[in-house]
Amino acid sequence: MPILSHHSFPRAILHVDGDSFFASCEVAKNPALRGKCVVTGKERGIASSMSYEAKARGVTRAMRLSEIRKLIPEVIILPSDYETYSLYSQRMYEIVRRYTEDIEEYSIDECFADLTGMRRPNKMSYEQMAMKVKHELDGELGMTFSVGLSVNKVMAKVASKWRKPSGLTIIPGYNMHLYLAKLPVEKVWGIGPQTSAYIQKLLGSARVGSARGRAESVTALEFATRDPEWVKAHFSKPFQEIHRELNGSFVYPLVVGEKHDYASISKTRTFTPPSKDREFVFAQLSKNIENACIKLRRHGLFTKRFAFFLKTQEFRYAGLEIKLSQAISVPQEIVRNVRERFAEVWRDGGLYRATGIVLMDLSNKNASTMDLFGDSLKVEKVQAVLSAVDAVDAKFGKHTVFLGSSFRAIKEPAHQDGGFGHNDRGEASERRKNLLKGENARQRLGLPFLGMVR
DNA sequence: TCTGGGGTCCTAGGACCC
DNA sequence: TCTGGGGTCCTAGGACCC
Repeated sequence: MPILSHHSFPRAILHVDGDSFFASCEVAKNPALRGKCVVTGKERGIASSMSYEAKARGVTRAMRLSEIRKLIPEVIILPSDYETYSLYSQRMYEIVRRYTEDIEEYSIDECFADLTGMRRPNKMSYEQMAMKVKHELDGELGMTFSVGLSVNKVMAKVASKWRKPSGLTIIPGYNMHLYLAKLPVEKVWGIGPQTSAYIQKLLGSARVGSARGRAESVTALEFATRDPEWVKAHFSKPFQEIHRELNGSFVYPLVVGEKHDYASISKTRTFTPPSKDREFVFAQLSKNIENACIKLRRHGLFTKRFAFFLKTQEFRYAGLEIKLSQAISVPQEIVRNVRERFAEVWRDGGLYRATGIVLMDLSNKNASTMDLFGDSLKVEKVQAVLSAVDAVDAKFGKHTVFLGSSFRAIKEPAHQDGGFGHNDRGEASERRKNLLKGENARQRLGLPFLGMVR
């Protein structure tokens, strides 16, 4: 008989989570900051991430920077630097990859790894792998990580969150109940405020008047130990799946490999101060469309349906959806469509704070393949120009060349934000390196792409 | 949580068809 | 004209995540 793995880890799933990741990257980048109260999010006016020193003195996520300055006069507040965070993120993945190829790059500061079957090749136990990963991450990146090891993704998340910062928590199958018994159900990954309130109503009410009192939160174990049929009767599919993972099943596979198959791509930007100026607001939207199309092209995708919206100062949304007969990736086409329908959304006298575009029905099929009437030549020409624009932007920075319709958003930025967002971490390092000098180049030669838009 | 940006998945319900 | 049942496709909106 072959020796079966002892059933404490039918699967061995690791979750790695950077502690206060953005602030920690800033400290790693500039060691003079170590031990100080560091907060990122300057461009937003609220805290995105804060060092544990700042946390200890009462700084919380989304706290206003003005409030933080009152609390800690010597605080160091920095704008987000996603390029740097991205580089640290890549280094994090690479270290974890030393132990398995089965890595899910879940977000800029988190990843999952499936260590199942790697004890022999790595010549060590799962516990040892978890310890070594953590040791190497902490030592080589100059910041701490919280690491969890368990039997599936939901439980690995429970483990990594168990002790922070710099925790290492291992939850074998036979110990799961000990942790879940101490965990409020709303702390479980995937159970948000709505669902936890609902669970509270279903399970918490049963013991109103009990010795434990009504303020007591339902635990993850109380939810986990309910009958699957009961869960099925009360909850939708995602929660039935979570329930199974809380019982030790492996339900959620790791999503390995680079992401190219987006269901949608969106770009939205808030500008301050808010504006009543129709041209300016339209230019903001045009710029978002350009940015969305840059991403679209980078992944070789085309869109057949998109929605644009304006957000008022009262946080109300007005927008509409446009469907095309052909899939496209050219920003001018989208801008033209949006321009035609913009009046339906715009209200004179309204005060707007943001615009946004969402590209949907993405595919890698080009419109020109469908074009029977000679327009394909034009399409090809436009695409050649866009490729050249992408090349120039790669060399000198984003928006070195831009649409005339975006002019006022780019040349009179009401509010300069911190560059590209969370999800652009997959950029080639070449492009990233060029970004810094690109900022200057844009000032020097920023050319509106006037000829391209009527 | 007085509110930034980018995503995913699921469900209910309507339209339409046989 | 009314009634029955079943299927697919699409969309809006909810809920959740980092």
